[in-house]
Amino acid sequence: MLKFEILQQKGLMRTGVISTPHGRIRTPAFVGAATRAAMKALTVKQMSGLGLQAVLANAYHLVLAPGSWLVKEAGGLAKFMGWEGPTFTDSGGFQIMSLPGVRVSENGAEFKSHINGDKLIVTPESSMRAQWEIGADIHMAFDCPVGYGVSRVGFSETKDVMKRTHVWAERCLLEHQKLANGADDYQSLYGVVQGGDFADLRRESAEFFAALEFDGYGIGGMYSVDEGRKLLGVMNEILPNDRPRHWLGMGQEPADLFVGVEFGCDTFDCVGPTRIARNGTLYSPRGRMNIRNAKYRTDFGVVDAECDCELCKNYSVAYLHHLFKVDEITGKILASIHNERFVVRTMDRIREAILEDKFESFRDDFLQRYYC
RNA sequence: GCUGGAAUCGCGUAGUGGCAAUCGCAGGAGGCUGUAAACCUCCCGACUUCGGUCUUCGUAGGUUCGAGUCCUACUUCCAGCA
Repeated sequence: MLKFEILQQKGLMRTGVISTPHGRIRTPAFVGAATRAAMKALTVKQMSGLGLQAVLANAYHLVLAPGSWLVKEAGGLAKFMGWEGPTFTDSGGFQIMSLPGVRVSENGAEFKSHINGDKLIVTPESSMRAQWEIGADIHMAFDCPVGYGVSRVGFSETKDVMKRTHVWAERCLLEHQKLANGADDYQSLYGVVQGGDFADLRRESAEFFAALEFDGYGIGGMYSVDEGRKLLGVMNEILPNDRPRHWLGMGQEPADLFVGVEFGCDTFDCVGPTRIARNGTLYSPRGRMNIRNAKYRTDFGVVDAECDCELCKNYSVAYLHHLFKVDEITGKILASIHNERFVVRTMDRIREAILEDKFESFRDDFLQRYYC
């Protein structure tokens, strides 16, 4: 079971330490997205070298391959992937709900595997069992987000879906406790708050979850920093202050991190930094740069003079540009290292700023320069 | 020298009488937020008030209402024979 210690708090914003059986996470923290038990293009040594404290895998993906039973046989997620540190698993609810043709009933979700078309059914109970086999330190309840990739749905439909998430959350908690009984009780469970973009529903969902004995909370179904500004505070005012909160899937934009922290989120995960890195976009203090642009062909400076990553300490912009133009895999690796380091270092600085009570000025300086 | 064949946007190609003309590569730009993403989208002859306008398929002629496509000559290249 995890422990959460708050070192300093101002309003909703806080800095602290989550202690898990596999290690500690100084918060706020960015968690690496290792969906299939691997961060794309990065080795575990590179991941820890750039300062990542924890990783998040996805139960849906691991059930499909190699099978949660196999991860269990391998000794659990951390051992399987050689990661010495805290681990999370996402339930797969988000992925399953966004598959074409998914049928959701009271019992669970019926859908076809995106890999081989096999007909599959996932229920709250089966997701809990899979996550226990995978054996991460922190599990997510099997939830039912709405509106992924499409416009939001109306109030009543959003409310129905939220209610379903609530029913499933109670079943997840029961199953989790059943699995914990008699087992080595080191695995924690987060409930996942829903409610679309309706403040009333977000409040209702937070109140529902606040009343249940989850070890922490995931904030689900949020798709932009603007929604974060509008809704994070609504939920986090209600959720128990002494438990950690994870903003699911957000952190591609530096603004996400500042908004999330300001409104009380402790951990974040996002595929964005590595994905855009592989696709040629690099973070810099002055905003994003597309390394493939012709203007970088003869730029012998570095991507980010303030960065201490392997890319910025050893290679020029022109060299990285070249690697991308000729499609060398090394370019994607170096870009991934840099972007992850950029996000991790930004979080490090946010933590420091909170401790030194100068978050606002650091935020304003950073965002002003980044988004000029 | 002879006999065939070929010349199309940077490169490689599609097109054998009916709208500047296919596709790939190269090139230019943009996107990506709980990863079906080392992926996707757009542009890529010139000009444009974005509706169009103009000039194009080795060069020069010709046939035709109409030619990248047919005919003639020339130029260059390729293959084979001398």
